[in-house]
Amino acid sequence: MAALDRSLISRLPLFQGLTPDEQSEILRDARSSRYAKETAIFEQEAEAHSFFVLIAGHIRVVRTTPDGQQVIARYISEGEIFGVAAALGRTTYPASAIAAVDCVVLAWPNALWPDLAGCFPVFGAATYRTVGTRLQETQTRVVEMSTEQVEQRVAHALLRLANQTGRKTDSGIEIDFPISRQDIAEMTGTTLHTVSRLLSKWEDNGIIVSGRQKVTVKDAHRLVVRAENRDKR
Amino acid sequence: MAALDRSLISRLPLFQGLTPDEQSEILRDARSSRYAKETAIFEQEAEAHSFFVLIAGHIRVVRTTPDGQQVIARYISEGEIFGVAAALGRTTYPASAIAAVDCVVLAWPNALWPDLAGCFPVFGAATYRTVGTRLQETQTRVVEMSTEQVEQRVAHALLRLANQTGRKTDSGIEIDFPISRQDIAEMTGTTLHTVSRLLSKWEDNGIIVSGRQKVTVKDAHRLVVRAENRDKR
DNA sequence: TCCTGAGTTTGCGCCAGCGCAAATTGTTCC
DNA sequence: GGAACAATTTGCGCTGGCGCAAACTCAGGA
Repeated sequence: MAALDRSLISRLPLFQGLTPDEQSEILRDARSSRYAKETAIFEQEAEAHSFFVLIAGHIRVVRTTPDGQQVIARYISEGEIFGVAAALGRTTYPASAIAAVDCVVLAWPNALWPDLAGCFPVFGAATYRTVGTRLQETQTRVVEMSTEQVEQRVAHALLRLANQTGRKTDSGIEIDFPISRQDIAEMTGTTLHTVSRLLSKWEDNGIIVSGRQKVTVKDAHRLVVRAENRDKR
Repeated sequence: MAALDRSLISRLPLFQGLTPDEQSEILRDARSSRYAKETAIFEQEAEAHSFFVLIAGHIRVVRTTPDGQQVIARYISEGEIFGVAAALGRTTYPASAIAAVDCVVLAWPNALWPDLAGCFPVFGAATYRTVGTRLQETQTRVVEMSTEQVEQRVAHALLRLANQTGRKTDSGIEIDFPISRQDIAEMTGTTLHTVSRLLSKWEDNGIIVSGRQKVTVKDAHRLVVRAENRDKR
């Protein structure tokens, strides 16, 4: 197996604060893999063996209920760490990770976590900062689900996607991976029918353009109005 | 200021795995405070200066939306660590912590976190395990809010409270701090009216007994049936 | 090119649960 | 003991959004 190149990670925020040598040392223990679109990097409830960093692509983190309903916990973008069960003392993954498009992923065996976090405290701290952010985001989502109407929640979800993974095009900000009405419904606790109706309405109003597994936000400003349920003249 | 006695923490899971000497050493940096019922230990958005362990009482962690609506993120029970913004690299508290009854709390300045976690890895690991559990619980709540009806969510919330903070009495499991219909509504994303109706119905069915700021679960088994929305003969 | 299947749109009817309002009950503090 | 307040209960009407069903549209493969 050829050694992995440091350039893979040197630009990622997670590894900032490490010297080039340290970056190379961390990489020595990593294994690189490709995952085809719609395949699983790991499955909910499975024994956690590794933690991961996404090098290229987009990943959907999904929780499935006992009766088979799915809820999308979050999307992972390039450069993010995920599957960090080890760092939090869990032995199984609480959700599944599915490649939303073809992906390249680095993996480290969980057994190395104590060493890595011990030898490179900056790396450990960055990871825990990420965990903190996610906890807070998840709580924000609970608050939204508790206090907002469906239209507001869907608007918020689109704005978040546009900010985190949006790609600027001449006609607006396009979400740069395939996302269906069903996916958006599973992010916001509603049905694909309701999402479809909302998107149709917004398209009529010129706020978005959308197609099959594709959404482009044309007027983020007016989408914010929907998200905050303000006066919609 | 008198030194704090090691017996305060020696029985807590969080400090298991530390020698008596280490426990005393950690305690040397702690400050003990009392908080009267309904007073704040810290406020949402405030600069995070300390992290805490609850020695006695019950604490409500609350998030308030810009327009003043409140959502209860969780309850903290005796022995739990909370306000761990420092460990997650945040500089402000993402929610307020309110004493649900008179409380005794230990506080450590945030500045000590790196030292403590470094010198006592067992303690750091236990904390991150707690964070992991909370992240998972919060995600479970998102799933519940997305997929369950109000009756199921309220039943789940009561069962969780009964398990975590229930006190066995001759008539059932009593939640051992004052909790209003409004509180339960803020935990489950509904209104106090709906909660009141549900509790009335369950009381008619002999599943619970409830009074002003008080709920006693008499038949947890039948409450599980409500939580899972199974056949309610 | 046509076929097939997945993704999407839209109409229609219904109902869980909210909002409002008023009555009632229990607690606390003079 | 009683006044004042906080918490709870309950009735009533309405509606946001779901469930079902059917039609439609697009992309990719044979």
